[in-house]
Amino acid sequence: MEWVYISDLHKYTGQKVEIRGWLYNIRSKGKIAFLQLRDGTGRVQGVAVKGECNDDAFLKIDGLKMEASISVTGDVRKDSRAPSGVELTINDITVIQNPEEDYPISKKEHGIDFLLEHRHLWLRSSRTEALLKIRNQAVISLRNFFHEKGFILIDTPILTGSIGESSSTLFSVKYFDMGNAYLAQTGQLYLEAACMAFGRVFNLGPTFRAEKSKTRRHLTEFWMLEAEVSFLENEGSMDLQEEMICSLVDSILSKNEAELKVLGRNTGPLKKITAGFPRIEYSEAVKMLDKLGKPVKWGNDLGGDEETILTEQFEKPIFVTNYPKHAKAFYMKENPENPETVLCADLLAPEGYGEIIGGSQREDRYDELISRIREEQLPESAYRWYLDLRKFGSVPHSGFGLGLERTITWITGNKHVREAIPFPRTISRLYP
RNA sequence: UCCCCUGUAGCUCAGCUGGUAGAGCGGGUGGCUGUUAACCACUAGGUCGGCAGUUCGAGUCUGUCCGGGGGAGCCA
Repeated sequence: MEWVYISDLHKYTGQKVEIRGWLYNIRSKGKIAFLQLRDGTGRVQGVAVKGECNDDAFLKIDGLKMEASISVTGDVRKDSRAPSGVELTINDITVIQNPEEDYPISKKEHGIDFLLEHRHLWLRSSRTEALLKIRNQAVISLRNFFHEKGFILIDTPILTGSIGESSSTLFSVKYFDMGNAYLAQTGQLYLEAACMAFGRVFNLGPTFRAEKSKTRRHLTEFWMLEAEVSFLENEGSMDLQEEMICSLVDSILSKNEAELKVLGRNTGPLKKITAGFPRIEYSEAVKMLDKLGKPVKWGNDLGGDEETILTEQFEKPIFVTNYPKHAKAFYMKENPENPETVLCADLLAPEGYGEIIGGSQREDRYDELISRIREEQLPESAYRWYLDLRKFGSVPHSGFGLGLERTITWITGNKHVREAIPFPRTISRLYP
């Protein structure tokens, strides 16, 4: 008997096969029982009819608990009543392990605390499966995008000295007899070093922020895709980001139709994500917000509410550029046309999802950079190597970081970033 | 750190101006040959987050502590 995956079942209609998987629901009508099976590749209904199915097997069905692991043999059959188009007429059932306890996750709704406490089991649900399969595709798509363009993957360290964006809080760990090391909150500075060696580089890895943020947009551990390109100015960086986002959305739309359907995502807005994202200067955005009845004092950063109002004016993601210098990180290059601002761009996703990318042209002049480091009272010695990059063949360069979970949350139309990562880490959760 | 919401059965929740607890799902038993979160009948299951207070009487009001959620700040 050939063991096949559920996703391949349609190739075996009219044949007898074996399926190995888990029982996620049973509906029994006495002399006929419907077994809902999943194996990670898909879901299918097995139909066991008394008399047609092996008698011993039919008797076993009654004792099966939710999420029992079983192997089932039967005939693959086309059936218009089945959501996937095929069903399995069951001949025999082998029980691999039948739970003694009731499965904690029921078919009805659960609260988020309960679900997160059972994340190790929640992974099995169809929603989580869809979300994480989209995440998988997103990572493949992003990596392909950069590889096809000739970017070099540079994995940046996770254990670092005290370096990064000073404003955020760092997680610290004891590092032998060298005092504290910190979990990276960005790989950017290392990518800047790498782009002076390789020209165009990127990374994709975990980053850590010990911010006490409790919102639908924050995790303490999240994955970020960062890219850094030498001889690229801010405008060119936005071109690159735009192309990347369009390619990403395209790939999800074409490869994950089934998953988007499971999630109930209206794909209409996603289909409008094509090149030509509006680029709005910060000062212009402040004027727009004034007209829209949400005045912001020039110089203040834009908050979540402001971002939402701005994005609602457009169907595509928008870049908000050239923020006031003091609202942004020390490494951003001063805008030669207005020294009060820096050459940067945040990409705000539509439909109220807000910031998914933060990017900028980097300060490439030694004197300017060191004075910014001193202004911010950063530990100068930790930045010695970073300053070296401005001493030995400094060139204009730009880069950006894309929040993977935020991007997936937007594309899937989900409400919270914590479902876009297999095991979310939040301010109040380290288990499972 | 601050603001708002919340904690009642295994789960999701209801419980009005205070009068000592209820539903659906899940569990158990029985029924059903096409179910799609199946359905029908019966059934078991609770120190109402902890502590203190007001009151004849507290799930309900007050204080406090603890847990959880959302948001601000900060950021992707």
